[in-house]
Amino acid sequence: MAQSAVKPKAGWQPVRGETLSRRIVRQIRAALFAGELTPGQALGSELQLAQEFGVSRMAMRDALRSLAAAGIVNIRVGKRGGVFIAHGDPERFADALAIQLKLIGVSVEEMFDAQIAIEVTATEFAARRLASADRERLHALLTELDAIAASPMHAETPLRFTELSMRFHEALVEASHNRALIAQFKALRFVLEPVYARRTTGEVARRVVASHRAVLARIEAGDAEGARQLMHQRLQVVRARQLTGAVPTDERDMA
Amino acid sequence: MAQSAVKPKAGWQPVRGETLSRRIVRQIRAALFAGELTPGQALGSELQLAQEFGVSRMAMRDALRSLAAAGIVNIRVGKRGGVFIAHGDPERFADALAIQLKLIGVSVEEMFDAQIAIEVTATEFAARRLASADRERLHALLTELDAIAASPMHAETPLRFTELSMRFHEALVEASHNRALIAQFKALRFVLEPVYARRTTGEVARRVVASHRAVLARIEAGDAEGARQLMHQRLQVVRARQLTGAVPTDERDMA
DNA sequence: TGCCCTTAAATGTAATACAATATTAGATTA
DNA sequence: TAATCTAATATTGTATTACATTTAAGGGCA
Repeated sequence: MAQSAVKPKAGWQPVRGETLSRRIVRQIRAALFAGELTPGQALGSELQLAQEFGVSRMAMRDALRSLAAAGIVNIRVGKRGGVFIAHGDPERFADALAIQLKLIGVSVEEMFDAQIAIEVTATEFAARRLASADRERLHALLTELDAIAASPMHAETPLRFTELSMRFHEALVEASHNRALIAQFKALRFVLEPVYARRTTGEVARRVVASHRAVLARIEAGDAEGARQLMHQRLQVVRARQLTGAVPTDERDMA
Repeated sequence: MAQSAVKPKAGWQPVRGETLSRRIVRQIRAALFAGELTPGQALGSELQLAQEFGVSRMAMRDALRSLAAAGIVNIRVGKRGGVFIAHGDPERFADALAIQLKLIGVSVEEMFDAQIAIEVTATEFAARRLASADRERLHALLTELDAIAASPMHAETPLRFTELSMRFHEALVEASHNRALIAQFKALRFVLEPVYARRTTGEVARRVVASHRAVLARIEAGDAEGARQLMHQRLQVVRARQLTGAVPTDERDMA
């Protein structure tokens, strides 16, 4: 056997039992969580790694496919190619959530409530930590939204408006400067946007813009608690409207 | 070539260009999101699928490794083995988040704030939807925690207490009956538990138990807003103590 | 200097063979 | 008859070899 002639170069343990690829995956995962691997770091080529682990190129490939799918490594082809520890990518995580939500069969209602959890807290943090770049970005999006809401509706207007509105929400969450919240919101957005895209009429659009503006005003005023409560109210109204088509009378037109 | 002699059985498209495995992955992902695949469904064996897609067993394996790592399929060995659409699994998703948080390098402070977002909202929902099974489970955990807090400290007591306390938090989130929140909390717990395990002394333990009891009392009373606010306060105190070792004087001993 | 061509290093794909594993069904035994 | 061992079989796991494809680096030439 070719690989038995080669001594392990790095500190990897030769594997046996279970399946080889799973053991390799576990070792590399463990090394990641132990802080022994940093994003961008090169691990070598398939063949090198296979020799270091003492397995065939096949088994190593299996392991690398799993690690790549989990977003732990990138694999590059060609000269200077090989295996590299990946950089973080919220999109990939959003993907994982979308898959699980689909397989578990989570309801739209549950998604809305999760959105409320993330976004209400993010709003509170945004009010405390708003940077000037955030403020500019949010105002720019608001201006764009205003223009769409004021102009006559075309066929593709609802889609465009929803997409822009979700970007406003996302910008707001980004203004919280909390990457854990940002990652989780991106995951939710991936699943929520198609739902929101349905019910956007001209009147709804104008109401949404007014709502966004009111929330932003309180954030800029540094009124964390007020911004939080307002966002909470607004999202519950939206949730109710999306789920039942109706709006609780005591919460109507709060913003 | 062996595979060109076989006609595609299902509606899969023969692949070409990009990489074969990636195209296969995309087709199966798309089929999942289009609702054409249901959990538990059998897709056939590696060889069958390879023939249906018109590729070698290798390429099919690459694709299946990726799909398995993404949690979309399970692969079983032996007679009656093969490829099956997986059932949802929050743990797998928690894993994905943990990996991304590690790669992105999210700070402990960000993690705490994300925990606050999820758990505060979950507490509110729990107060509205508490089932008797939830109540019993929470009380059982509380009793166990009480016993540990009252007894003298051993070397392994802090670990045990932290683990149990996190299970209380998790049970509380589960009482919200929102699977999106549950999945996200499990992801956070995976990363947070090691952090909490450090600073647990006897005095802290007794304070934590009292805090848990107070929150649970308001949940059982159906006081959603009160429970939410109390949980918010408590978590901010915990956050401050974990991050700085100190506690803001105006929030000390609130519960 | 700037472009193109060659070369080399790496993954992607294929085909084959055998090992390990798990299920099924049949034979054997109490 | 019922339980248990055993052999056959189907499927993934692993290994090996070979070639195709992709990508970057370097050298030659205008």
